[in-house]
Amino acid sequence: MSDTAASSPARSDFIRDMIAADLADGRNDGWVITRFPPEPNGYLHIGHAKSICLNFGLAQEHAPRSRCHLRFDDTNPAKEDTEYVDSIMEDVRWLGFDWGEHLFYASDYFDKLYEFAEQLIQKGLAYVDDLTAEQLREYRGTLTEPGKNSPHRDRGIEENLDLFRRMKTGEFADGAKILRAKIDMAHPNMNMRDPALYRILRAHHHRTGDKWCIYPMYDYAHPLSDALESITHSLCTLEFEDHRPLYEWLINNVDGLPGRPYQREFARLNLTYTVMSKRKLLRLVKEGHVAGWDDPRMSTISGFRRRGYTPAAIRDFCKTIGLTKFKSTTDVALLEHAIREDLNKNALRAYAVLRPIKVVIENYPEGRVEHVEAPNNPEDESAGKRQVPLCRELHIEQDDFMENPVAGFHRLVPGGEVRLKFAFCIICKEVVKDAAGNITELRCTYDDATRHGKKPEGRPKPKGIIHWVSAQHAFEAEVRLYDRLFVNEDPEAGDADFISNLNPHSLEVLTNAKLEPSLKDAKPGAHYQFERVGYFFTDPKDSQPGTPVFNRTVGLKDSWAKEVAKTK
RNA sequence: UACCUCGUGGUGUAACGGUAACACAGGAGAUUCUGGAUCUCUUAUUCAAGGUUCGAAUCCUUGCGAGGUAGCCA
Repeated sequence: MSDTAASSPARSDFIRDMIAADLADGRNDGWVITRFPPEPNGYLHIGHAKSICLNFGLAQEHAPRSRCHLRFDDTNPAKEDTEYVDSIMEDVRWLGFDWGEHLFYASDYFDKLYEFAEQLIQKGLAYVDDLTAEQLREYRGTLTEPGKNSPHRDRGIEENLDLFRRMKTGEFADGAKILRAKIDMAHPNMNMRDPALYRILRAHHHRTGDKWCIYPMYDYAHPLSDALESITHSLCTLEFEDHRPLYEWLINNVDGLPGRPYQREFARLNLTYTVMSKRKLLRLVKEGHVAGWDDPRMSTISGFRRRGYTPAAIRDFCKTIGLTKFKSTTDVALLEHAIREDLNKNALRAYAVLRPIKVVIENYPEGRVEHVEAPNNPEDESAGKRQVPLCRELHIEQDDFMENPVAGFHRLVPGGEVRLKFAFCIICKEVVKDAAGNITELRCTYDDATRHGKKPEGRPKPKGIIHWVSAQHAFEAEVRLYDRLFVNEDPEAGDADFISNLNPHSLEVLTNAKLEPSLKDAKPGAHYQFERVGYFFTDPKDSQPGTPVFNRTVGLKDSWAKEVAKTK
């Protein structure tokens, strides 16, 4: 559960191979400079973690002649907000990465970007167009037909310059004119059909305020920002593949750039039972299907954090999934495996009975209290041991008792015996029910000779070992059982709205779980394994001193549940 | 029927002209004071057809399939 990303050996992939080849060719003076360029218009999700681990990971692998910049791609003030800037920085740091001094904003370059635009105009490579958005669409042509030139395409340089300056000074209405690159309206790649470079947009920018009323487009700002920061490898997702010729065009046609970046694309992460687009995540939040961006069911980094995932597990997962150009969907089981691996080694163990049944041990003296010793983590002796109180009345899990047991059930049954973990064995003598026939209590007896794992000669060793809490000492706490947010592997498949695939049981709140007393002091943000149940995280927002709230991170692997499911 | 990209077990990846492998998931067993963990074993793979080659997942050709692209979003 280390909080920093150690530079552990990364698997080779086509990006790393390419960088190795560049280095071997003596490119960039042996430097590797990458960037993570989020737009501050939403919270980061697990797919971004893949990109973060890649870009920052590459910098770590190539130290000391390397670095990774955090650059906010804030060229569309209409959608962006400082709330998102803050959350993004928090998430990147939490994942264990550090951009050091290299925090940038595309808006830092607005002045330079503007000068470059004038330069392109001077070279006859850009022009101001008066076409409306609708006309522009008509002139662009279609995927199979070429576009046609705008009537304004051949304006003189001086006229273009004058118009562009007047766009900047606010002389024209929003949308009245745009600056376009002059490339080729018949180009088979739509991105090369005189793409827009600048639009007029009167919106308050989170950093530049009202200084500008024209804003550069992503396609224009991104390559030039990369070049201005001397980025060597600009890594993005597959949907930008078709933009690469434009990226190259700009890098090749703008003079005075300090760097020569290359763009390369990789496949974005898809996860089963998950949606990953910011737009859809925003909708889940806005429509109240979840409690917020950091709802533990969300695929956001803040959601996973609040669920109890660790940075190490997410980094590990990112390493496992690799990097290719093939569009794939990763089984969420891989992610769950990563968090179980981490938490198994590092989470403290505790006893919690989620759905209690009362057990009375008839031959245990009333009023007597003893303490049994339990290791805090059997995987890590240095975690120490604790004393767990025990008395005549206990709670055990409803699932650990069956009045009419099915074949293969190893736990408590009428007349049968189980071991109370770290204590002794009990035999169920009587099942007490209320008028409605609900079980209210189990009357049992214990055998003192079975303490400390011992079994008396000639008696079969009980196969079942169950957890328990002392009724007198336990306290009640809220426990939130989170499950997958969607019922389908691919919530976006088919014609139906993805909202219709929401899992109605993705959250179950338990209010009378009985927890062992040591949990009363659980610190917000602490990880536990509730033995035989799952991994739980003390909710950092809703826990109060003395009244912790627990979120289920992930259940334990449960081969008995699998067995039961098979027979159904 | 434009352009670009991609096709390896159920899933994610590796193999860089030389025995198709790893992890997860699935199955069987051992072990265990967590039906957890651990350990062993196991099921299952190169889109297709041609070609080059002593030898092809890899190179070539053709076909098939999947995805992306027509914002003044990123």
